[in-house]
Amino acid sequence: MSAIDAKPSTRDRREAILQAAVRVFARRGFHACRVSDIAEEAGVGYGLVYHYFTSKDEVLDTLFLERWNVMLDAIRAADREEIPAREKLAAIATFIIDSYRHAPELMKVIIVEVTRAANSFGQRHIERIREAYTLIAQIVARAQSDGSFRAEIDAELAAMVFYGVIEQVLTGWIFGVLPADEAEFERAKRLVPEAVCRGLEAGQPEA
Amino acid sequence: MSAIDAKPSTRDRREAILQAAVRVFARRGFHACRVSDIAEEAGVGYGLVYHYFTSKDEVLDTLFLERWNVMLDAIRAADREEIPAREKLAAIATFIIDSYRHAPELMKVIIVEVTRAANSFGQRHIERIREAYTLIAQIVARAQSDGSFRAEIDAELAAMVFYGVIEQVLTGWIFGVLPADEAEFERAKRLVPEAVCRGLEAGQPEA
Amino acid sequence: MSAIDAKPSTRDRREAILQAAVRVFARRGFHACRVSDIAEEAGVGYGLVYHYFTSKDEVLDTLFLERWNVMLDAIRAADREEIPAREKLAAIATFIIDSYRHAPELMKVIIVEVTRAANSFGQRHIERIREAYTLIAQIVARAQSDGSFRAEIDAELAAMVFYGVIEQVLTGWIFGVLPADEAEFERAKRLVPEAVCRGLEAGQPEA
Amino acid sequence: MSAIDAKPSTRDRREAILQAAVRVFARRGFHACRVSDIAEEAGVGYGLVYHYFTSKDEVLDTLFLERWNVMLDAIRAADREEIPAREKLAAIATFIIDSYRHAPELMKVIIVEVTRAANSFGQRHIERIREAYTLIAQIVARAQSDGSFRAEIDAELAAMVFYGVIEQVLTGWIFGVLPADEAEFERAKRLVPEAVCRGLEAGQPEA
DNA sequence: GATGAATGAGCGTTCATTCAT
DNA sequence: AATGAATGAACGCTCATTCAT
Repeated sequence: MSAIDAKPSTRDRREAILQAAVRVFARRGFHACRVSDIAEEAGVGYGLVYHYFTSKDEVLDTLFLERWNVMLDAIRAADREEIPAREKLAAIATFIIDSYRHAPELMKVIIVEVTRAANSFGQRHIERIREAYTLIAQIVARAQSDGSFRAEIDAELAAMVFYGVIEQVLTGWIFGVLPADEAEFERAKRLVPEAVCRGLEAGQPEA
Repeated sequence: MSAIDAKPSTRDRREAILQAAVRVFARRGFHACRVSDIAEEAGVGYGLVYHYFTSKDEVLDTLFLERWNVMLDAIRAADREEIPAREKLAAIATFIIDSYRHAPELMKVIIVEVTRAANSFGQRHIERIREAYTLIAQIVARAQSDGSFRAEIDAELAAMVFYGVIEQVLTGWIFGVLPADEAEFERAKRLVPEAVCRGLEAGQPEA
Repeated sequence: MSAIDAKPSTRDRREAILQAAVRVFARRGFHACRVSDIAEEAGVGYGLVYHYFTSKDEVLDTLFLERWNVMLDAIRAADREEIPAREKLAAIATFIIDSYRHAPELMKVIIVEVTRAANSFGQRHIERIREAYTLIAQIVARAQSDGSFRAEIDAELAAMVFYGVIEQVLTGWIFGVLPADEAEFERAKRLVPEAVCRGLEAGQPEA
Repeated sequence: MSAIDAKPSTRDRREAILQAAVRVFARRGFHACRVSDIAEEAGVGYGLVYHYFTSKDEVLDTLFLERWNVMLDAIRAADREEIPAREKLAAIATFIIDSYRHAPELMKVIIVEVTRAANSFGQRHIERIREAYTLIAQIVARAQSDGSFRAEIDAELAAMVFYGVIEQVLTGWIFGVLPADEAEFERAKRLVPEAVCRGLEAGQPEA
């Protein structure tokens, strides 16, 4: 049996459903699509969705958690590097922006349906989401301790500033409010952390 | 008939429904509450909601548009002042934060149910929302022209940075991720525009 | 507007749904019929069923409880009479058999879908059902105290004997196992309590 | 291969599924349990259930029919004995009560899910169930012919009386309405047929 | 024999909206 | 203006059954 006409394995089918869900959720939104839309996109009967997941909600939960955990790992990895806080934040921004470059639909779903959906899935995953804020705040706090960031802006507030900027820029790309191409992604990777860090770093006299 | 037991006027009833909607939307979210919840909160029969509004959607639309237009006016007013861009942005931040101080439930509804609900009402009001971005971008663009802001960061991107920070901080207050009290509001009014502007202004050498 | 073409009142509609439910439940069984079958039988939209009842279950609950309470009252009334236990039991048997004569479909539903449906509604209403057993047992117990019934057969067991016979006879009529006509009803009213009481009464030597 | 780790034979597997079905049907009811619950209880894959049975229904049918035929045989055997009708009925009562003593779960399933489930399996097996009534009625009819039972109570009705009492008492035990222990079982074996027969036998003057 | 992935019919329920009063 | 009875589209989910391996 060649690779071409190989029957899909169980793992494939589950994955196919997840990928189909990404496309459908991105296209029409979580609430506006039916379970059967996901199944149809995946080319399977809708009962199979319930074979692999307990509910429509769990499909989105799975999508979010898998990706979010990767991001949390990336933040932790950046923090472990022996580099200045500015570079750590730049690495995080780069990771997130690259995530969007490589999987824009998945990132759209995560941001639109979870992270910014504060009354539904955002509420459900609030702890996981806060973990990201906290990790970023820790980077800021340590930079404040060593004097590279000024202490005036609370580390938690600073984390929200940093994360808020990134998410808003991604949202801008997602909805066509900002131009989105490779050059813009590269510019943003450089300028966003740079601008935010200028606001947070010590040394410059306050206007 | 005294003012006390006066029959409510038409205007009163409509307003009562809107205010009730703010409370129930803030409490349970737009999708999770029924038209009858709004009516009950307002103390009227639910059929009356359809006397004043064509649909449940229109109630939220009304809430959003009324408030958003006030904000657009405030941004335009700030822009008309003969003050540096930094002060214009500070005035805008102050306006938005004060709006939250005075009407946290309404601001929660606008942010959570419209501005960040990119797949539903955010989509519907995208033009109106962009107007705010554009007005802010114009302030930045003019500051770039007169040399007070550096040109490297695109004005549209800068507007997203500024707005993204404000919205994220408000979201932090709304969901208890950031401490919310008068002192924090005052600190944010000062620090947020200051930090953002340091990132945008000319003069500091890049680290 | 004449009585003929009068619009049905709210009370009528609710009652119409209940009566329709009796017919549909009796004909096809509770589980085998859909809510829309009830509505169709009642000539209303199925949404209206949910206007008056919280669920399909509640429709059956209502049917059962209304009728069962009437029966409990009848048992209590019989017990209050200053008559021998045998006559009290005869009065109860008469009441139940007459209930079947006058509303066979309702009695079928109550027996088949509740009283004998021990794993579903019977379980749910077990307390109410036991109340009937207990009331009957009290009649027996008092007859045992005054010596008219022999004490050897436990009053609770005796109540089950009495009730079991009645329900089985009704079930026989319901499913055509026993011939069901006016004459049979009258015979049963006389013979069933008579036979049961002979078994319970004192005085006859044991074979 | 020792007896301990012997591969289960086909016959074993089928039997294991039947026994597992008895337990889960008794525990949760036929409708509330899934085919996979039976399989899990039996420790086999649920596909195997369909290897031995054509449907979930057939599992219950099998359970019922196997046991019911044993009971019909017992009734016929009792009838063949050269003993008075009262003793025949006592033998039948003893057989049924002993069946419950030895296999309470199976008897619960047969009574709750078939015999009393008049709208589903009871309907399907009505002929088989009637056979029991008929055999009992024949015993009564013959006793009426020889004068030991009075003719006033129709033999079919008398059969329903007898069977109804037994089933109700078993139901009482099954659902905890009546105390169930060895002593009670013995008392019931003696008292139930005795009480019923006193009601049916000739000789006593009517009160 | 044995497994469990795959299917889809079927149904209860919610709730926005209409409209007669 | 005001009410709430009435409607029905829409959808998530369960689970018996099939069948390829």
